[in-house]
Amino acid sequence: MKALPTDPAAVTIYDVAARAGVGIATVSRALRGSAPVSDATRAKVLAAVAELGFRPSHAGTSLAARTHAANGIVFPDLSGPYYAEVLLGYEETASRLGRSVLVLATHGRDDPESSVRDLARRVDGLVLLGRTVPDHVIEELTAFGLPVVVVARPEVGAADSIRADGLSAARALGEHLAGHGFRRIAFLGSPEESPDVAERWRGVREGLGKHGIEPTVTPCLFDEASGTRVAAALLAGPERPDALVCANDEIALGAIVAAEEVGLRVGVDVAITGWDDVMAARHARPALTTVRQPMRTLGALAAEVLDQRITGHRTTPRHESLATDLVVRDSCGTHP
Amino acid sequence: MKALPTDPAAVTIYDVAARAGVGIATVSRALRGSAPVSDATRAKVLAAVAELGFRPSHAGTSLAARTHAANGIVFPDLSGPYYAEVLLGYEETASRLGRSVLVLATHGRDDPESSVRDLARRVDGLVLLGRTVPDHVIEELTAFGLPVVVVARPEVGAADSIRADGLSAARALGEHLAGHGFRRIAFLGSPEESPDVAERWRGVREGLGKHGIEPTVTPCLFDEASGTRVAAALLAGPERPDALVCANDEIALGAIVAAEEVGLRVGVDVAITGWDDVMAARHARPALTTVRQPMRTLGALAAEVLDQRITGHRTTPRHESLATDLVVRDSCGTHP
DNA sequence: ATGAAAGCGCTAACAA
DNA sequence: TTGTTAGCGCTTTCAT
Repeated sequence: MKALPTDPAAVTIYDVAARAGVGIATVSRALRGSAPVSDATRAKVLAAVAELGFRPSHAGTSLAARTHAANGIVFPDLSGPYYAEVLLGYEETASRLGRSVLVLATHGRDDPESSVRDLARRVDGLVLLGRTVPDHVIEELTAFGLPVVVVARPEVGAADSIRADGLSAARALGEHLAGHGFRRIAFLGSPEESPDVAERWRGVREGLGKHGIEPTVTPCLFDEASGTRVAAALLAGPERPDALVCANDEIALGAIVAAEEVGLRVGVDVAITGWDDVMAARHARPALTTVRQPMRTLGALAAEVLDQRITGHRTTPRHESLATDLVVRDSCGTHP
Repeated sequence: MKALPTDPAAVTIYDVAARAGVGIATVSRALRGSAPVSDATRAKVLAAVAELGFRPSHAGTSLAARTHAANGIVFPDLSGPYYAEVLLGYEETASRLGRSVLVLATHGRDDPESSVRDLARRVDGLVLLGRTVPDHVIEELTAFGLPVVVVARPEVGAADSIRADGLSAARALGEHLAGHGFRRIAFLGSPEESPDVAERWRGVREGLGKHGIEPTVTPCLFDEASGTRVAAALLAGPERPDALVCANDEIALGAIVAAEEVGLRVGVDVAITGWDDVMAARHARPALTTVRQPMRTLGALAAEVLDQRITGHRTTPRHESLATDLVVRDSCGTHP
């Protein structure tokens, strides 16, 4: 069946050229502004484009111009409020810069490396969040000239990097707890599994160290159920901690549940803190003391930094660290 | 500069063919399985592919095969936990089906229609969430043969549709409140602005109607600040409502704040309910009575339904409605 | 300023 | 079973 002439997908640059009575090269020039075109000709071309409802084929453009007009972003996982905010900032800025956004979540995927490599073939640049692929893959990608920005992950190869500075907030949190008289501090999280957590753990330890306190660390996954389980074990143990410093808000919210179950008053009998300031942190009772990260800005900045590389406006690596804020609420209320 | 032979982006099907000592068509056949190839030849080709690190150019494939191997998804907005979950389910299923995912957020965009039309040129199918573009755009898109699935939006044109059935849950909610003795019910939300809200409003009214109760409705935006503001006005008014039925959880959480500010006990002096069951609903105190939607399933189903159309496995429209669950918690606790 | 024509990397007839 | 070749729709020299 022949496509209807009104089907925009069937209108090619040849149709426009014929209609305007010019060559296809002129249509291309008039549309992209890549070379001078007389005003009269341009007007004819634009008229034809409008009449025919012409929109350039993306594949054709991409093949000829060797560009994709698209950015990728790779998440370890898409659940939770954290990543949605990053994506929001990223998409907003990327599309303002004229680039489409392809998303990929590696979580639960059989072969993340291959997926990322495939994605790399259809974008002009890539943003990688956290621990999504091994370093050598990133080095490979950048070595072949693909612009890559890593977010919330240590610098690697020639890739740009953007992170939230958790160290100072973690130190402040440690000092705050020590200043309020908490002494037996337990950190819930797995520093060896994530550089982010490692940084938080280090900062908290340093902050407490100034007051001569040595916290303990207990491995914990990044979810509520794990938080409840680990906290319950800790609170039932021999040396009951008087403060639980959790690697993120989900763990902390789970810990609150555990504390309530054994009849402890959060903020009075035991302090509990989180990290991220998700919506639930504000609405929990007692409200959760936590650390706010500029997630949307993180995403937006990633899009900007990537664009500079893609357009060639910058060739030297850029490494940014954004400030975070300690948000003190009731869950770490004064010690009895 | 000549690209290094090790740069995978520079390896074409010609290089592979030369290396394997076969024609490019044979390489294509061996890789796609589109036609029989002898085992010996296939082995040679695969060896060459591995040695050269060949990966087909997406643009080339796309242009020649007239396919994109990509799906689009258009959100009104990406903030809030709701959309992240839908996207998660969508991405997971789409990529399992071998399709990349392009995201577009129309919120705060100057020209959503044009953005969606552009997106439509680089995907094989599109999922549209809620009120992102006018009906006529969808009709146009489907008329030209582009598979479209609308989610959380009334059926339109030839597009498939997927929704969560809010009506029965809303009725149940209305009956539940009436059964617990609440009489002066205020609905917070704007039915005329969203079909979803209209459905919830209708269901609540029907549920209450069975008990001879006529609720009021007050327009309200979908965010916490608006919820607080509108609820504060309502609670300070002459005929103070004894139950606030909110169009979503954000509004409800904002309303809880307003109630606390004027010294009302939520769940005792005033019932408050939400919609969506976001994480914060569970952790709020009192915990929020709300309605849970299968958001992840919504996204996954959208990907599946879309794929059926794209692959041509189905040509007749499909309209799905997923069940929702009323989740009763303490915020609507028994009336005094 | 403009047109003709040569690719971009791939798929799919068409031959052999 | 395989190779040859003609496009797919566009950008970009190269002439004019």
